[in-house]
Amino acid sequence: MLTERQKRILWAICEDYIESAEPVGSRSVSKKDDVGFSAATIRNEMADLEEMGFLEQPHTSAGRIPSQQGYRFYVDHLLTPQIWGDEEIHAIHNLFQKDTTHIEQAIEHTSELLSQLTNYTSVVIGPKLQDHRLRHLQMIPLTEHSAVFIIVTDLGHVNQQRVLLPEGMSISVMERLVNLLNKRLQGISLSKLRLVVERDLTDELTRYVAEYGNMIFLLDQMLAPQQENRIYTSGTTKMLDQPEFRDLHKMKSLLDLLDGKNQSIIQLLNSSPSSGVQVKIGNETSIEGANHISLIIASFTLDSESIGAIGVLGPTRMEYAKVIGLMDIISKDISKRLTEFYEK
Amino acid sequence: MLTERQKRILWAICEDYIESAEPVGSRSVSKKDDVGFSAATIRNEMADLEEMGFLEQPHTSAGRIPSQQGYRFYVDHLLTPQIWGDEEIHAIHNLFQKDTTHIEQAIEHTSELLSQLTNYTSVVIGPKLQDHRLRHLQMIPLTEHSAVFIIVTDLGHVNQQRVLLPEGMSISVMERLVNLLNKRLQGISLSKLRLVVERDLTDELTRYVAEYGNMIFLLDQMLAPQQENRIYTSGTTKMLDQPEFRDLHKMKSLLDLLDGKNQSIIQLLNSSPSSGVQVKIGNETSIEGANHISLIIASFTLDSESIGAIGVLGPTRMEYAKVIGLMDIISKDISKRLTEFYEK
DNA sequence: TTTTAGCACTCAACTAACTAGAGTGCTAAC
DNA sequence: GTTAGCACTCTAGTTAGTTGAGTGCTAAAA
Repeated sequence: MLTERQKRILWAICEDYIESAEPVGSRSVSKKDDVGFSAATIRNEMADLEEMGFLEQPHTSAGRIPSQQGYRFYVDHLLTPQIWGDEEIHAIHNLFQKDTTHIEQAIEHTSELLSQLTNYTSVVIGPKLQDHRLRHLQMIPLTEHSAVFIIVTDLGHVNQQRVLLPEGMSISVMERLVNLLNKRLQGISLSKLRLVVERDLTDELTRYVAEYGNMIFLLDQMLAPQQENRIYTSGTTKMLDQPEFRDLHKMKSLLDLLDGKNQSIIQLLNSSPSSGVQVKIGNETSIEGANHISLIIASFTLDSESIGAIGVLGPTRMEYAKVIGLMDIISKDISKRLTEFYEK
Repeated sequence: MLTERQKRILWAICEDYIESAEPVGSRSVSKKDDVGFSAATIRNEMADLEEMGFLEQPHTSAGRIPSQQGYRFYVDHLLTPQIWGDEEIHAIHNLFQKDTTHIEQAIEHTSELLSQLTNYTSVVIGPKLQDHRLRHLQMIPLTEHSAVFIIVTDLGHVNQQRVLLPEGMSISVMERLVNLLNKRLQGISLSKLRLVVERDLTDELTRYVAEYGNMIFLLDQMLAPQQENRIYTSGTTKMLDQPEFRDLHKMKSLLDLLDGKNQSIIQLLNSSPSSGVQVKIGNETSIEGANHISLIIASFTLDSESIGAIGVLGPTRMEYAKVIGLMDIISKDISKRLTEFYEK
């Protein structure tokens, strides 16, 4: 266990390094108001802290920087989340404006605001379509051979699907099919639609529609796996301002990470606990080669069920106190607004 | 006008520089098979070409590199577009697979393929929703106070709009309203919907709906300006491989350009002529600070009307011959497939 | 026993001087 | 008109030297 003095020193080093990005020497620690000891004393303590794994030395004659373990301790026990002012809270309240008609829009704004206020890269993942429940099905013929098939969910999301019509199936038969599905599939989550049809409705359907093959052909198209939930990124270039990403190679792997194809960030966001702010430091993110990256995540909820997450990506040397404070406010506020939005 | 020999020299310098990214000296030009003159002769010609503005010298004792004007001449008169092999053409044909249900999907794949085959960053802009024509309107109540309003267009695109229902307006009235709009607005382009309602339907509508204020409130929400057409970017990180973007500052402004908020690329894509491949070099892009960037664009069409564009972004020193050849094939192929797709 | 002052030592980062080499422009010969 | 030869220019890379921030250790002070 660390002594009070060691904690204070570790805290001072973290704060200093986070601000300056330069290894912190014993002298500058001892000059801090809160730490009333000489540089020599600090040096001894620093040597101990290094031995315990909380600090690192880039090279012999440099100052110390916090190790991953050091940041962990700082985040868990030493920092006090920043309290944000009225102005920022006001901006957050405005995310859901009166005329917000798509949640996607609000989510995108959230991402932008998050990046703007923190000066880091933000990542936001929206409600998972698969978990929505079916509200309404509709088929709208387009040409002789194609139609648009629309799925409206309980949360007001609309999913479109273009389908090819099987040869020789009359419009009226298809309409009957859709009507039946509409009656029987109400309230089923989208991910289970296909399953329920297969399990419970096959008999009934074959009674309506003679050509079984054609019907399956149509159903498969209509209820095809919906697109994955989109990820919103903002402020990608902010990373370039961080001295640790001056290196082109690191920069490139970071950009690749954000390029969308990579699923690891999405997985991390999806795995965030439904309440509170979670901090993943360095390889805790379990992203390969992400030793210099930290990710701070928080969920937002609807009826206390987690339906999405916001995240801020920065160097391990990021301003945890500031970001954690902000994420706490934002995630709670979004949850509140979402509930209002859907209750209206 | 340039002599044949000068053209051959300019050509050689362009090809060499595009491949090596190093200023080209007189010796390496004279060693090329096609150019049978000594280094000294080449030097004289190079001095002339520089005076005419086709070449530049980074510093006194370096070789020459093509100027913007030089590239322009190279693109317009010297290069021969690369003929692509069966393998690539096959990949292009596969962009529209049998199970393609969203055009967006095909567009995204196009963008990815373009970037993969060229090793540059690709930008693709899809059909402008505003130009689609109305096919079908539908209103689906969600809660007591809100509904989802769906617009289906002639190209099978579905647009959703969440609307707040005005207090005290009965569902049946609203249904009548929607029915009327459905009859009267068929075939009108989305951008003109609101206008047409105001101009031609106000009288008729007031006869149906007593509360004029509430109706306007509803209409404004339903026919609100649709979202801008999305831009698809692929291979952003490919730019990092180009030596001219080693510089962090240039890199940052480039990434900001691609970040989506910036409209200049969209404008350029929208302004591309409906047939043929167009090359914008350096400040011809009229993007501020884009002296080292070139953009190659081509439209794709539906019924010989331009409905979108593909673009490849690279350094001015990009492989024009390769990219131009590819874009020509792809844009034509997409147009063909799109027509097939919508005729089905 | 704990803390501090002093001092020798280390090492990255910067600077200046030097070198190598690629390429030029000019001149004179072919 | 073309080419060989040569002096000149300028960048990039290397080496050696200097500076300064910071450390670890020791011995004295509290």
